[in-house]
Parts: sequence; C-alpha cells; structure tokens
Amino acid sequence: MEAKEILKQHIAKTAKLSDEQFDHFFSHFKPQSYKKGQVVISEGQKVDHEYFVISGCLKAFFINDEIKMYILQFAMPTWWTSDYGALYNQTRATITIDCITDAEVLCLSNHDREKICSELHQAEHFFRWRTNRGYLASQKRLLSFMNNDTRARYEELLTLYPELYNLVPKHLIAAYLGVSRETLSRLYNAHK
Amino acid sequence: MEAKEILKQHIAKTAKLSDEQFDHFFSHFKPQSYKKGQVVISEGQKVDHEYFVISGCLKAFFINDEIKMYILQFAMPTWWTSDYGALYNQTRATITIDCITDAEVLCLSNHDREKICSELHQAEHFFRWRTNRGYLASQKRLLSFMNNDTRARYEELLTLYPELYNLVPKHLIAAYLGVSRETLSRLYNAHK
DNA sequence: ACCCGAATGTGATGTACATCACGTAATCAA
DNA sequence: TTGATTACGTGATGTACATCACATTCGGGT
Repeated sequence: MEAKEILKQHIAKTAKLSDEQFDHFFSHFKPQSYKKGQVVISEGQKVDHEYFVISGCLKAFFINDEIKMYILQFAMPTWWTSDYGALYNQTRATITIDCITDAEVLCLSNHDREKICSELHQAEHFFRWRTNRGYLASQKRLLSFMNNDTRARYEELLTLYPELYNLVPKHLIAAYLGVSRETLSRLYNAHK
Repeated sequence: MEAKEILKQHIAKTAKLSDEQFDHFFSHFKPQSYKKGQVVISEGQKVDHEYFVISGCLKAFFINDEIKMYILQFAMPTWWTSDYGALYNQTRATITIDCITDAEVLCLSNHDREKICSELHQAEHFFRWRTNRGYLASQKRLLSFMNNDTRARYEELLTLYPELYNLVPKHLIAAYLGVSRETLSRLYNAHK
C-alpha cells in the first residue's frame, strides 16, 4: 500500500474527511526516504517538521553528558515523531532522531499543520486525538517506570511490540527501559 | 477573581472566543467545592468529568499492591485533571484523585467537551493545545526520571513549584518523585 | 487542654542495579 | 577472506535506594 493510502486510513479512524478534503490535507506532506543510520533531527538544530512513519523504524533519543543514551520513543509505521517541544516552542532540538532501519516517512511542517488545522475543523480534531493518545501513552509509561521493576517493563515492552525483539539491538532496548545493557542481558538470560 | 473570569483568561491565551462564544462554552461547566481529603475520582468507578482547578490543590495518584502510592500529578489552580485514560476510553478509573487542601473546581463532562469541540472550532483548538502542553510536560518528566537522580528531581520540582514545599506533606513529594519518604528526608537534611 | 494519629527523622541491613573489566560472537566493509 | 567495529555475555565490586524498626514531633478534633 502506498503512503497516501496509509495516511488516509490512519486519519479516517478519528476524523471524517471527504476525498477532496483529504487531498488538500495530504498535499502538505512531503515524502522522504532515509537510509539506516541517517539522522532526521539532530540535537541543537532547528526543528521545522514532524514525521509520519510509513515504513521502517526510527528512534528518538537524548544523550546525557555525551555518554548515556535514553530512548524516548521507537517510531514504527503509522506513528508520528518529532522533537515536539522544539517544534511547538520554536527552540533548538534537545533530542536526536535517527533511523534504526531504512525508512520512508511523510514530513509535515509546523506551519502547514497549523494552517490545515485552522482551515479544516476535522484536521484540528484529528490532531487533538493524536496528541491525546500520545499523552496517554506517555502517562502510562511514566507510571510503569515508577511502579514496575526492570523485568516487568521489559516484558511489557515485548508484549506491546514483539517485532522490536528481532528488529533492534538489545542495547537500544536497554536504553528505552533506562537500564544498562549488562543488566538487561542478565535479566533475560537468567529466567529463560 | 471569580471562576468564570479565571477560566476566560486561561482560554484566551490560546483561543480567540467572542464573549457570546465564551458564555456558551462556560455554560457547560459546573462549579463544585471540595473539602480537604475529599475524593473526586476513585479507583474502580466510572469517570464522566474532567476538572479545571480554580483554587486549592489536588493530587492524582495510583496505588500499587494496596501499599505504595505514586503521584502522577499535583493539580494547582488553572490546571486540568482527571483520569483521562478512563475518561476517553469509557473504562473504570485506574487512579484516584483527591484534595490535599480545600478546593474549588469547574467540572466538564466528557460528552459536553466533545459537544463544544464539534460546535466551536476554537474550542477544539484550545483543547488540542492544552493536551499538547500536557504531553510535553509528561515527556519532560519521563526524561527527567530516566536521566536525573532523586536529588536533582527534587530540586527541579521545588524550583518549578516552590509553593509545594509548604503546601504538601513530604511523603507526598516523595510519592511524586518515586522514592521512599525516608530517602527524601535524608536527602534534604544531608545537604542543607 | 489534651489526646491520638499522622508526619517526620534516623539508624541498621538488604538488594537491585551501575560500573568496570574482559572475553566472545556477529556484522560489515575493503 | 580478513580485519575492524559493533553487539553481546558474564564476573567482581561499589552504591543508591528500599525496607524495617523505632523515636520524636506536629496538628486536628473532642
């Protein structure tokens, strides 16, 4: 299925758009391809776009003291990603986003998002719901962080996204869980 | 300043509403007063409303194994609070919300929010931005959780909300930071 | 004023995890 | 193929924090 159709079905779940409205909506997106390892947003730079993933897998991460990496999000197909803090506040990126695998995305500029939101009530509706889902997911992850130990979070992650296990290296999973790669290794080798 | 005016100024920061539009918007809110200790949303019950805080301080928390409490949010004046997961998905509450001090709030039902969002494009716009701010705050807190140690998070919390120090008991601050009250006590007594 | 429960301080001990250190296996590029 | 880089496994050791235990102080209700 091509990019346009994937986005259309994604939107249709929460907003009712006529074909003409969707065509107008879609006209603001720019398709883009990236190779494994390529950087999409890099820390310290300006951020103008957000990204809708068509295929592949990206990671959004933060590096502390030039040493430790923390992964905020794995972005899989039909997920949205960006440095939203920087994007909305027009500040420099504090995180980096790059590609774990080759990837295709659709780019939408901050300006165009606001433009179509003001033009199309249903677009505004869609973005409200999308942000809401993100908010709930973030709250849930925060709670999981406080409440569960590392093993529970590891198993939670794998039941939620089983494809990650074979797709991404273990040290990235550790960086998502917020533990050292050594600890993660011991964890899942111990209990078999 | 009365509740209506507080809400009006709060909305005006992100959405342009005429006086008539705001009056219509406001007509869906029900004022409500609570005493210190009163429960607003309790775990396991249905959730129909979200709450805009006019005065006082509430806490949204989760209790694990009937033992440990984790505070998801302190809700201060002009903040919104609810169990949004339960509210949007029409499921039972997984968290409890109660009052740390006497409090006044404005209640808005889920149904009415969706109604005014579909009636008024600017209302939809407002709620998109509000949710967005919540999402960013949640992301930031998650990052802080992974990145900083307990003392850094403690100091971060107090510079962000200095009023909390005298307003809420220390064990609640510990429950927000995700550490035991003993550890928190030792932390700020040690470094003076 | 008085009492009782809640909030707070502080020591002793256990534990999950980080960190350091080193070795092996897998992957990739010339 | 081969060398180099990256991923992964595993032991030894240190540390931040939880937990338990108990003492003290504070604050609200009768």
